[in-house]
Amino acid sequence: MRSQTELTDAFRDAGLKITPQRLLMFRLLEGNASHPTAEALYEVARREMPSISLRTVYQTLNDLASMGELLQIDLGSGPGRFDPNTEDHHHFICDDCGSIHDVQVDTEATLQADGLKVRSVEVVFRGSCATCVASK
Amino acid sequence: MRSQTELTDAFRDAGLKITPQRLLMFRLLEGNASHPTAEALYEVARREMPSISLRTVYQTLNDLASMGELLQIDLGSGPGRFDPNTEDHHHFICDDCGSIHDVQVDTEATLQADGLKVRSVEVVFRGSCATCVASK
DNA sequence: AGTTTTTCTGCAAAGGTTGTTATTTAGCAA
DNA sequence: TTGCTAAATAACAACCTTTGCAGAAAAACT
Ligand SMILES: [Mn+2]
Ligand SMILES: [Mn+2]
Ligand SMILES: [Zn+2]
Ligand SMILES: [Zn+2]
Repeated sequence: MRSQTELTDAFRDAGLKITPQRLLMFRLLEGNASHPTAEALYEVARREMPSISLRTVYQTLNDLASMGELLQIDLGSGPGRFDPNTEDHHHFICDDCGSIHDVQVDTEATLQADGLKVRSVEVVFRGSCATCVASK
Repeated sequence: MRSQTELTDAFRDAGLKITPQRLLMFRLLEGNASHPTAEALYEVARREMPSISLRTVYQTLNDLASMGELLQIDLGSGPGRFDPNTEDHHHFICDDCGSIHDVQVDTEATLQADGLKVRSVEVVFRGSCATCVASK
């Protein structure tokens, strides 16, 4: 995800207006490495702007995602997670605490695809994170 | 997934009864490489047993999954898919037609996990399947 | 400032799955 | 075989997450 000022320009270029709600979302997401849910962002946003609606949070997240500023991660169950880190990376999901960690994988996908045209590769590791391994 | 007779034993061992509904599910899943949804299985099942309920289909799928006889695959959106192929394999999802294909990947996951204890690796390829590439 | 256009909120509804419960059934013992 | 009992089924309600919709409100453009 780009900086607030760049996002402001990008939104205006896309014919979208800059509102306090959107600016707040930009701020909450910038550098956010927690892979939050919409609901989690909503709760934090409400502390600063009690009138904001969950609908608006989803709206802004969807706008950002469709502009390629955010990635959406779908774990098998539960709500989707949003990721402002759009660099090429993969995820490690802790089965114990649910935390999501960024991981780099040299994804040289040695797939002898029989006619399959690969457009993207997504790798999901599951297990226990360092914290949870320690507390066992 | 094991054969009907083996599943019958396994269910009985687990204190579960063998019912016509369950036998039908066993039969519909055996060797099924289409990665069907619960709903899809329900529709086929209804043709043979019109009184079967979607709830029972889900129940049996969940039972099989928790016994390790079935895998559940979650695409980003839409209903979950079930896979009686419990061998170590990964998936290729066609973005065009939604079909799911089994693929083998030498998953030597060169992850320099900082304290992360990996329990499973899931790789999802997306793109266009051979059929869809041809019809373009 | 007034007008237009977009966005916001609040709420209803959707899709997919699971919870609940009365009724039926499988498995077993008499 | 028959009856007993625990378990499974069907039907339906409720759930969770996300999206659709209808004014009310706010932003951008004269
Ligand atoms: Mn990430
Ligand atoms: Mn498969
Ligand atoms: Zn953890
Ligand atoms: Zn295809």
